[in-house]
Amino acid sequence: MPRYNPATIEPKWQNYWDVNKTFQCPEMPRGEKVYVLDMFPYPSGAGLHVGHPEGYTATDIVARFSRMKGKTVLHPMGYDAFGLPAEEYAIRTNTPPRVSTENNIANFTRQLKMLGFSYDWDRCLSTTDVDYFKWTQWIFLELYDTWFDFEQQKGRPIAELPIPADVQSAGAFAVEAYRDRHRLAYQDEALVNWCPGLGTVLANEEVIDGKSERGNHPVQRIPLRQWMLRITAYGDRLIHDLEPLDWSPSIKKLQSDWIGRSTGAEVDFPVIASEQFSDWKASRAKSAFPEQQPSGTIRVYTTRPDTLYGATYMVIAPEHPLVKSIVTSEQAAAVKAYCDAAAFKSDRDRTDGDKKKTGVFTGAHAINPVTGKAIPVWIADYVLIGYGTGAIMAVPAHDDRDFEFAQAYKLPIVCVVKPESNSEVLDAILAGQVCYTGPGNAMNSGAIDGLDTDQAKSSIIESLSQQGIAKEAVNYKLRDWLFSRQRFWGEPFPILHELDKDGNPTGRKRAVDQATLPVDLPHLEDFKPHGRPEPPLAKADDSWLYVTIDGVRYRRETNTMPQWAGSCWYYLRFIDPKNAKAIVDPAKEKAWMPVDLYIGGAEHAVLHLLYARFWHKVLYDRGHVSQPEPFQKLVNQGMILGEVEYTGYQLSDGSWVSSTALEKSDNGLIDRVSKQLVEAVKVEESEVTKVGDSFVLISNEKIRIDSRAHKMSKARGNVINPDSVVSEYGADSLRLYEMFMGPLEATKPWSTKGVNGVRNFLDRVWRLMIDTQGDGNDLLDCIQDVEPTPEQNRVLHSTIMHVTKDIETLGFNTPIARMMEFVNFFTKESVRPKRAMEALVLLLAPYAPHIAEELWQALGNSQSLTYEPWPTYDEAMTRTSEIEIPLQINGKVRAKVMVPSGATVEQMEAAGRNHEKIHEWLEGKAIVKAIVIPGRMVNFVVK
RNA sequence: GCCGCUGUGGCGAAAUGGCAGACGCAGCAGAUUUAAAAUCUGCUGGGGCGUAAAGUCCCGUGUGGGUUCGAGUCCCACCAGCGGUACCA
Repeated sequence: MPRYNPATIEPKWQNYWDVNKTFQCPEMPRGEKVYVLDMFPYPSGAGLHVGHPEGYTATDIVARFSRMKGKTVLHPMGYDAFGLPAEEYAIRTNTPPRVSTENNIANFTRQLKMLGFSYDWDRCLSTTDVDYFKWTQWIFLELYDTWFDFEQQKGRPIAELPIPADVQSAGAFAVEAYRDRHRLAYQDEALVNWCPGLGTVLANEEVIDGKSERGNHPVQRIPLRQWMLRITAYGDRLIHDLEPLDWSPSIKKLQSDWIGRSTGAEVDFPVIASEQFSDWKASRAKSAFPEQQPSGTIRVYTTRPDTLYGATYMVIAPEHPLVKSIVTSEQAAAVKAYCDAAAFKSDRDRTDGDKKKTGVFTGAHAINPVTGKAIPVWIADYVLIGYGTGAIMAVPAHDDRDFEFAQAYKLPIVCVVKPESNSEVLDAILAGQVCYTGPGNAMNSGAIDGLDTDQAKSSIIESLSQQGIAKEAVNYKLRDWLFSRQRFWGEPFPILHELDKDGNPTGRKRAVDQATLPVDLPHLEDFKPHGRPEPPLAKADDSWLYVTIDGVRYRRETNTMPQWAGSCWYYLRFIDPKNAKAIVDPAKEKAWMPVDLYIGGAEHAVLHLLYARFWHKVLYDRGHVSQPEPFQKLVNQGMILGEVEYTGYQLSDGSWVSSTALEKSDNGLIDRVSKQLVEAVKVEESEVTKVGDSFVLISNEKIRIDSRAHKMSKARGNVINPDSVVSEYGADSLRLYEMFMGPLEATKPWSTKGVNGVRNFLDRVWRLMIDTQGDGNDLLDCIQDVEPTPEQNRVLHSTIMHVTKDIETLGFNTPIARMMEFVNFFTKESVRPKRAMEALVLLLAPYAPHIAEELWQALGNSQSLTYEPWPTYDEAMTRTSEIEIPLQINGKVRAKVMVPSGATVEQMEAAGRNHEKIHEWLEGKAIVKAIVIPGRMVNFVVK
């Protein structure tokens, strides 16, 4: 009677685990610890996606496996619940964000529990918990209280910041301002990505192609006073400390490229008349290179100081502060028109279209400090205000962009680097007709002529540094992190702005006393953005907004933190989630950190991981954590695509067009020949066949059909809902299938038939042991308490061996195949030793815990198998007494022969030479050499 | 353009430089059944020779080269698909 029925088994065991707190993790590890972490989800209204359980199952397998290996396992789960979508949803449905967020969290929790993950739910947290964001605010105050000492390469308390004498003598206000300029959390007037559609500013990372990542709204650049975090100060360490981490090289490279460290020089070009140049040079020679760019000079950043002699013009960004002061009256109108147009363009518009470079002449000239020649200063939007100094020396002969611009505006091109090799276009390069960006030897370059590129760089930096004209410099593509948002649903900043008697800000700030944290969100009737860059918290009651301390009145900071804030440190809080005195108890932190395995989607490869590493380093510098890096091993799971779809293309009259005969047009795909629009039509698998490398219609093999799995999306209608998979096949089948699909890191298409296949396997496991004719979970009579036969032992031990080794290397798909082989084998055995059955159940438990617990119970055990020792194997048992080895001639298999498994090289070679078929093949030939790989094969090299 | 990843049967895939295609899906055949479902058993890369079976040979891991006794695996060049990125001086 009882067939395998996950619908009853699964809730039963989930309840058992809950009631018995089976997965409760002790405060401190006992023996070896393992911290296995998932990237916690954003609890959207749509619920869990099938992509989520992929990583979660992988970590769950590791967690369960580790428990059975006797390790203490920390395996927590929580929610990254602040952020835009919750707020958008709240506005749309007119529910307070906290209410909708809590509903979503409840639904996510239900779904996660339904999948049987072995989380310690007592440690569950949400970034929106007041008790949690209290500590997020606390960490912000640490950032606010820290400056970066570049000499020591370390964040230090602001109180230790040396104050220069001139600042000191300017008074307390100046000292305060000086400190504010050096804090890791500082306010700055910055050009920000203002998104009117969302009513907030966004970080550079949240803007994709000039549109907001969330919602795809257009983004403009406007100047606004904002909170920034000085992540660039940690740029070198963020690159350097990547090296020892157990992350994939590609993720490391991605992070390193994102930080984008480059070295070169800053060089000053004076904007003066040629006659004044020698005076300028003389005055510079007396003093060092000025810290701040002096007025009347354009400071550029270049990675190729060796090409300085080839700088034939300059370009400054349209937003550059010098634009106003250097432009000549004749050019004023043209410059204004150009800059205005650039300001209103989003980045998207600037780079869109034909990408032709545009610019305008300022009328001004600067002096090339090495040639003494006057060169024109242009304005062009291909120079970005946010990188380097916002100004460049243009070396058209050796930079593609400058070359293109110089050609467009007929500016001079002078070759100053001779390529190392004699290429065909050498003459054209020397003549300035072709751009060459590679290394070579300096030419037309005065004192550095003949030096190779590296020597030329250091030589010119050295000489110009002595003359006070240049200095070595480092730059990062990474910008400081824009940290404030004009939205309601985020952590409030624990900062107060001092007001004078008239209620106007004095410019002084005060950190909220740590003892009075958290600063909770005020209740707002209306939390909608209003299309102006003013935060909704400004609409809070005065009782929230204004604070008086020691007789001084303050107004609260009304910006909120971005969604990333909460996810920057949650892995620390899981270690000690209820601690009321500190973010985490230092002894526990030391015992549990670092995270031993961190699994999540590759979309967080740069942002989340970079931000979290940055915060962690600040906490490390300030003595709150014991190690500089939080995530020892990182694995990115691949994307799960929808089911494979076949798509054909039809003209309006219904006739088919081959998918190879199409081209793109503005209105969509068209037939290349007739130029008519085609319509994409879904074709059933049964109507398609494969010919050669491509799929075609069965009815007309000339018509090629596209075969492709697409990203799951509501619009395409190919989203798989975990709830329905669980109700149809069970959670164990879903878990098993997600692992069986292929390697964790690969992108792979969903297949409902595949789910059915693993469900079939679980049915077979069930029938291997359970009498489905009986009333209860009775074992079959063939399950007997007997010693396995040698052959059974071989299967048993080799299954244990392979499953164990593969899980240890995070190969989750192949152990399933091994267990299938085990089941296929024992299904044919008329006597099935109980010991072997028990071992299988334990091996299966990390993958399919519910059925495993049920079978474990049926095998006569009363306790959960969670802490049962992992089965062990004896490698000697996995071997047969005789093995079949291939006999090759010149690398081709010509025969096979049985040899004893321990056969020596000599025995194997003899077995090969004596083989009848080998004799036939050797007729008339001589063996030059015999290659024997013990236990593997024999190869004869013959002539 | 640049960077990264991936190319193996009808499909998902497996393979410390050593018998390519384990395992699963789909398909085919058989057993069971009044019948079907379910289940169990077997076959299943392509092509020759062979009536067939047994057997046997050739080809085959995107393409072209290379290293090696031996290459899906290592090296070079290229092609295709997917993902990321976009004037970072």
